[in-house]
Amino acid sequence: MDKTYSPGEIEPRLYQRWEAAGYFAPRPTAGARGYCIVIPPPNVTGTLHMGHAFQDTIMDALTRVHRMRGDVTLWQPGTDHAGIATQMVVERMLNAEGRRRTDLSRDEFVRRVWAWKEQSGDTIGRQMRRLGASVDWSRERFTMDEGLSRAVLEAFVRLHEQGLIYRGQRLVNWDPQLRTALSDLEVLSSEEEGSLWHLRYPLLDAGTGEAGGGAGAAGATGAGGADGAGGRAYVVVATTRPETMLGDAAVAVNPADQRYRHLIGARVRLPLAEREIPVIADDFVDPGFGSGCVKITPTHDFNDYAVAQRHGLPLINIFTADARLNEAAPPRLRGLDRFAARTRIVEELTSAGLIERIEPHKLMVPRGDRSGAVIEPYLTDQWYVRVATLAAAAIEAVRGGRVRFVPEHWSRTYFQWMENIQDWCISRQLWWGHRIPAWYDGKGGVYVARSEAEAHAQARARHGQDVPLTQDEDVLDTWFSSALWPFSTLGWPEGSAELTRFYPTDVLVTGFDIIFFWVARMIMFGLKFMGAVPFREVYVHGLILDAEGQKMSKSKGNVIDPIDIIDGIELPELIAKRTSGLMQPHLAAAIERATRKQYPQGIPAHGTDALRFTFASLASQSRELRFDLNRVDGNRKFCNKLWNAARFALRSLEGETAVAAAAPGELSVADRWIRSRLGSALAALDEALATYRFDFAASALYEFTWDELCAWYIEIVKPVFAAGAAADASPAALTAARAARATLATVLETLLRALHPLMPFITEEIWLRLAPLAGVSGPSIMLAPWPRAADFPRDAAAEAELGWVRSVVQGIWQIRSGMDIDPSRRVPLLLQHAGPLDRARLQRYGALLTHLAGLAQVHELPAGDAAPPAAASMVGELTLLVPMAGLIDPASELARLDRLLQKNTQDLARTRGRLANDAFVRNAPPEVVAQERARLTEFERTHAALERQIAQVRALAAQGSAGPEPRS
RNA sequence: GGGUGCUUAGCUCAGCUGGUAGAGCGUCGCCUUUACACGGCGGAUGUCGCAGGUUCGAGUCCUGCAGCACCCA
Repeated sequence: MDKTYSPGEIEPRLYQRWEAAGYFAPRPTAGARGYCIVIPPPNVTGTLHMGHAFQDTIMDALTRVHRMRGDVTLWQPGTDHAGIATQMVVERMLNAEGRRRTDLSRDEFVRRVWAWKEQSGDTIGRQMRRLGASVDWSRERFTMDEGLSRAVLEAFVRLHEQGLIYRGQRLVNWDPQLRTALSDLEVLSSEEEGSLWHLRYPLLDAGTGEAGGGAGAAGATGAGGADGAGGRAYVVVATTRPETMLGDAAVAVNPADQRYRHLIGARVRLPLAEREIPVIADDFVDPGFGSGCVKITPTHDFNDYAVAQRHGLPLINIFTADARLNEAAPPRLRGLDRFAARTRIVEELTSAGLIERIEPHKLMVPRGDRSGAVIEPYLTDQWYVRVATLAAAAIEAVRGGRVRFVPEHWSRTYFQWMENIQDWCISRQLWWGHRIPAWYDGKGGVYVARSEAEAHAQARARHGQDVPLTQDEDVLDTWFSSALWPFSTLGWPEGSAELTRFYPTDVLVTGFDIIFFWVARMIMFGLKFMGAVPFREVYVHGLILDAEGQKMSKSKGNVIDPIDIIDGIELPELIAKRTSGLMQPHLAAAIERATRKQYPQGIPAHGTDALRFTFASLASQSRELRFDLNRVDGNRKFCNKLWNAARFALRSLEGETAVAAAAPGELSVADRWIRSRLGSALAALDEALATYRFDFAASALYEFTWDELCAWYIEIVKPVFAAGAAADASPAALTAARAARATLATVLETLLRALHPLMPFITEEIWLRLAPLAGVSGPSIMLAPWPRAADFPRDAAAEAELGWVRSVVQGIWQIRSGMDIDPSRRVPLLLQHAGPLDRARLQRYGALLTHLAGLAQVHELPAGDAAPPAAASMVGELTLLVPMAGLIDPASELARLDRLLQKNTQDLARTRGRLANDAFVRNAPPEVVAQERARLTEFERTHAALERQIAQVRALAAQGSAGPEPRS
């Protein structure tokens, strides 16, 4: 093995090998169970971001674990056409060429988008390969490819046949910039500063129909402007959108509002439009808002639309598709954009004296999630999915436990939305997407069919002759095809072996941001079309943020391409990447400055394994996950540690063809100990994986590898190997070395398999060399069996023995470090108060202690002899003494002992207090009380020893630095 | 307005069914010790948001409050 770990060399090479060998495809195995994850298809809008890389790491880890367990495992890959988002990307590219979408024919434009899709899809494929994703590339799908388009067609037609899809004229969320309808979910509302305009609508005299008095003649008194008994002239309505007044159909008051009771049924003259509209009463009106009197604009406000439905008010649309005033407006205002119209209308009303006042007002402004344009409620014909029954079934599936959310609390979010769900508007006025399979005969006939021929047949049946048909121009919401993804990718509607084997899939790995968009809709459609839930579990992970807790976005300039963490990137290139193609180019300078500050040297290469391990250790149940490059750096060091441990192992096993498995009786206590610890790490790992706690999985592996295998076992085994290699090695030494080699080989080989799902590359690279030496064969670690914790049962005796060794060694190191003794300098050790067990252990592990703690001679202080001046450490009853002569500064030893005494005194007080509490002794479980008593004994013993030591060292310090020579 | 989270060491975060507060990073000291200085050894740092309650015992359970974040209206 190379001395240095070079992920950039290892990783691409191994991935190519795996892919070429076909290891990613499910291997049909008799009797094996299936395991399947479908990838949340990334949008073909560009490249994968950190969130994708995180998600892919989790899915790949699960996939690799199950593949190793022997399940027939499929990770189904693919991409999403992402209607609006992708169309916008391509439109922006056209704009950069100085052209517009409408300069092209629909066919030409769609061809452009397909070309872009190929490019983006390739990039995504490259990124996923670099991340090590073990998806079955032979099954890659795209939501608009032929098979999936058939699935969309079939689903639409069936839902329509069952009356679950309908076409209707309703108020929709209209994006005037993109000129398409949107679903509720695609509208994001945020609070913005606006104004509240108080408008005066002149009242008409009941009898004459004439407007009473002159505008303003009544001496307006705010809300009271309407109730001036004698000269009542107008009502005051408060609105945040004065321009929509041209479409007003009524003025409404709350029926319980005493101020306006007498006005109900009166009529007002709508200024500018010069129409008469009624004053109506409706509970919807909040008497506390504005004047308590509101204008009702049925076609441009969702609430007003509902009011209009209740009262049978006329629907007057005043806007064109791009939100300009239409022919319903007075001729002088026609063609004005809605914002220009606002200014103009306010001006005209002001000069007519019809504006009572204008006050600043915060309001919720709805915007399209893609375009950012203010959404206009707009009356159009659209297609809808009737969701009530679908949602009820989907709620029941989660309530009944057929779909389980992890963490569980996300099911509450799911229920809350599902229980208030509205019909889903699925038509979009775009060019890129699945064309709606509906044809019109121009005479009011609509034919929903699987093909144009079928539509013609339907038309013929209706009209008794062929009639010309035109297909609906609109496309379907992207999420319609996404909702079919778990079964359309597996072969629905035709059916397939994969569909039978893998549906329902096992787990959906996704972010909480698309629970409504996607998860809920997959459950609804899965139940509808497959009669079964699409997945048994939904693992909802957190959102990856940058180190400052900011969402990563292009406009913030804080995005990192995961590949740049893997391969590294120079500063100029990073800046170029972050500042090119910005929607707001003026941000470039600030982004460059911030980038230079944060990454003055660019980003060094970390390798895929370090990045993946970082993602895993980040995956707690928190909903926000801050990504910090320092952690990747730390995990890169972990890879390096593993690499070097493997180098040591391989070197030690050199010359062996295969290490014979050691007979259990030949294993040393250390051998037994590391096997026991491995077993417990593997058990923790399995538990963590079963509960999707990848952070626990990562830390279990990290701690075992670093703190146990490397820090202790490898150190312990060094002298064993050396002794076994000596020319005059005894048979016992040879046996011990052989057992240690076997143990090291087995433990490391097993550990590699356990690490493989999180760090696929480095483990494969090492395993291919190590496995033969460990007596394991196979073409790839990918196909090796998942390690079983049960093969490494807990060995309590060995753990107790090694626990003692570790305590003694740590005690000595504490003294050494506290006294700044050079690590290479060997120190003598004197033992005091050793019990029989201590003596036996000293006998057994003397050589080991000498090696690990850097000792010279070890002697026991004869009972009754006074201890020489020394630094001390306590392990149970045993006191370890490092004689001070020439080594130790009494003052710093005194300080060290004082710290220990302080901590001990606290422990002692707490434990004593607890045991003195009669209620505790009476009520606490006996084992807890016993544990507390044992602790007390321990603390008291330590306390006495510490006080003795302190007294001695203090005496020593008092008489100066020259202490008596140690007797040994 | 309704809902869901979060508040623990300088920073980022773990802490399972209540039983002596942990990790990584950072920081300080010592050390090129024969797998690894991408390393080793050791140290320091916490009224676990606040206030009550339950309990022998609360970071952990309950109630209230405050602050932050997100979702839905």
